[in-house]
Amino acid sequence: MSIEHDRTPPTISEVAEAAGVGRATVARTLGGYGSVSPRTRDRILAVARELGYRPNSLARSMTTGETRTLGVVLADVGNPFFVGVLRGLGEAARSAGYDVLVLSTDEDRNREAAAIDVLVGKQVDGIVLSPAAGRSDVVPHLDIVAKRAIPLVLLDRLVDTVEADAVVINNREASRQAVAALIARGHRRVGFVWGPVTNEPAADATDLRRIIDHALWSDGERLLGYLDALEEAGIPFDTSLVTHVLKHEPQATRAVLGMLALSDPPTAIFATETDALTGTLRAIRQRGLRCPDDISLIGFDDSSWASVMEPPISVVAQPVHQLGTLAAECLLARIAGSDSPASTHVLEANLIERQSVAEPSTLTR
Amino acid sequence: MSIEHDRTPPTISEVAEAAGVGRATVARTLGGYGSVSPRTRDRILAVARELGYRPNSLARSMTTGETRTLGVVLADVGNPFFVGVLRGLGEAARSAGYDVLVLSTDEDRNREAAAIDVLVGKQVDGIVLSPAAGRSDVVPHLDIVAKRAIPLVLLDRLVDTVEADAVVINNREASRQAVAALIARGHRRVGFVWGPVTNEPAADATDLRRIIDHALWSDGERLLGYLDALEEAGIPFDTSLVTHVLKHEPQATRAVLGMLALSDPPTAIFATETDALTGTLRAIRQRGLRCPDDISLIGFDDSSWASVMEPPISVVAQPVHQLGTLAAECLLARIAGSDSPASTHVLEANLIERQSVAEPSTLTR
DNA sequence: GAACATCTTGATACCGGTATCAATCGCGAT
DNA sequence: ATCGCGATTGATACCGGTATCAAGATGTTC
Repeated sequence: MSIEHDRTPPTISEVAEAAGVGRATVARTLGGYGSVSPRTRDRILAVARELGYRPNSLARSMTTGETRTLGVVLADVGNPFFVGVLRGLGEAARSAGYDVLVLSTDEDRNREAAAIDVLVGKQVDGIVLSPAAGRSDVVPHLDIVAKRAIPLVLLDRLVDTVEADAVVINNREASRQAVAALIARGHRRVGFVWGPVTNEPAADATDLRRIIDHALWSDGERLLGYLDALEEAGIPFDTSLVTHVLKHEPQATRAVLGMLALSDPPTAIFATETDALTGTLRAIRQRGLRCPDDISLIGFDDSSWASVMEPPISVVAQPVHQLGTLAAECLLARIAGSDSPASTHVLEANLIERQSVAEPSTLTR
Repeated sequence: MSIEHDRTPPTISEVAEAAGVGRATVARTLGGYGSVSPRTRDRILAVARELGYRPNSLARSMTTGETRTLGVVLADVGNPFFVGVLRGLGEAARSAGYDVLVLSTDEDRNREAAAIDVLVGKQVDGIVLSPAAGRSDVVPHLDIVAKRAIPLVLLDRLVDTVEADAVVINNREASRQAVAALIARGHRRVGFVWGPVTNEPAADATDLRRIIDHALWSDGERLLGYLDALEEAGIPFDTSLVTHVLKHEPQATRAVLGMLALSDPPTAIFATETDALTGTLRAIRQRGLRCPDDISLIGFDDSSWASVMEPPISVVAQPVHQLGTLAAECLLARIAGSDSPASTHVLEANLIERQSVAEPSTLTR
């Protein structure tokens, strides 16, 4: 007996006919609503199984108006941070009976707009978005989301012009703590890898404000936290210790190499992202420096490899899983009809101190 | 003017009415098919824009029967390998005008079955699957896919009982090469971290066959490659040098710790997955061993951090991106109607030699 | 000016479900 | 036997698009 290739899958009507009952009865049985006598129910079930009936969720969504699907637009699926968030989000969604439709923008606005378009077209019940937009940017492609009152949760990044629930990390405080930890060990020249991206670095501290306004919220906050720590310690801000280039690993290496070539180089570096950390490590290695003897280091986002490095690297660990579940719960609550005013949930990150931080060596000063 | 919350989005009918034309004319204009006079076309476009019309892809798919969506079922979204594949796959799909719907099973058969169910229900045009099944297992939840003749491409893992296109790595050869490289340096005791998972390790080499049959194809192949290399060199197989436990990092550490405690411990280790590598590194570190002086190491899957480790770690690099694009192309060809017999595409992996391999130290022998 | 080809248009069936509602059935009470 | 009531059932409209096809408008040719 060869496999039966049946290009036209059985529908409710066919099941109904085969079972000798009306369509509505089959729908009630298979859909599990209304009431059906046990006898016919069993017969229908048997016929349905035999025919290999599967519900067509498109058709169902068509009439019910709900797809039981959450749209998730991530800035970068390649980033372990977002992958971690996605896991948490997926778990929470699944246990609530929702599917998740994930799209990645790679930080590209056009792709973000396209992604929103797809999700709206597919009639998702709600959207989680980590926007590729500066904190004070306007995001026109979200107008349609607002207009249709599609529940929306901002993830990891705030945008002033968008009124929606949000789930973020207290980046400023996390950053401040990390830098303060470095300063507490005696460092006064702390490099900061990944400031807000810009073509022309800030001339001075006040000029930073302008840059921060147009940068990703998270980047801006981390830089502000850095400034907070400097200010607390009375250390003047030095533009040349902050990178403002494109965020790819090689650029981090280049930037750190530049810092290390300064006449008054940093004795410690705070790398605020995974790529920044590996890029920084590469630069340190290229210069033949030893961590933490020659230079101290703190990274962002914990990972298995960071803890098995030699030395194990101190990092700011974000509660990625919780961020994801919280975003899902938040969105599901909206979908369920909650109409409380938009609120922002702030989670705290956690500095994990390992062995990549030491006192600055007197030699390199 | 406050934002208009319009819970009932404009439909083609509404646009038609507002523009004073028939529905079909609007459909033709917006759908970009058939012919419409320029004048009415412009009017309709203007009205549609003003009303904020967006096509409902569900409704469209309903009649056309195609969703322009590819379903992807991954064994583990947390694994960088699959993330890399996904990127390639997504790019290829997008450039062909397809969306991608990703689900992760975390190697759980039930979740895999559920995932397939979701994709079939959502009427995806084709499915890419990295099955959580042993090479000789039967996978009943794929019956429906076969029956409906939904194009299917197996990713990274073959299953004997499933007749479908497949895109995989030549794991056996990649593994053989890596182990041979170790042997060429003089190692005769090579630890293998992540053999096929089983409760009771193989008693002898022939018993392995049974285990391999029920394990993931890729795991089995890698083990076979290991055996190939041993045989080439005339080195007898030693069960105690192969781990067969659950694949979580802590288990790798435990297993390697066990190997190192052997009276005749390995002088080199081949870690066939990212988690296996970090777990192994942790064990090495715990024992206070130095790599490559005390023990040599080769990992699987390249990553930025592996190359900035001290020492930089040699790895077998898989062409992840290409694997993804190839899977997509393969699937899209089927969707386009290709009816050539199912074929398996085999890609070669590439051993990247860095500095984690050296001659075995005479001390540890 | 008539005949004919072509372009444009709208009415309508359909996709596969769900929801509503009225009709029918079964059964106990009067 | 009649009635009432809840349980069961089926007919049908509907969701928002697409596809088909016939009708009407326009234009071309002789």
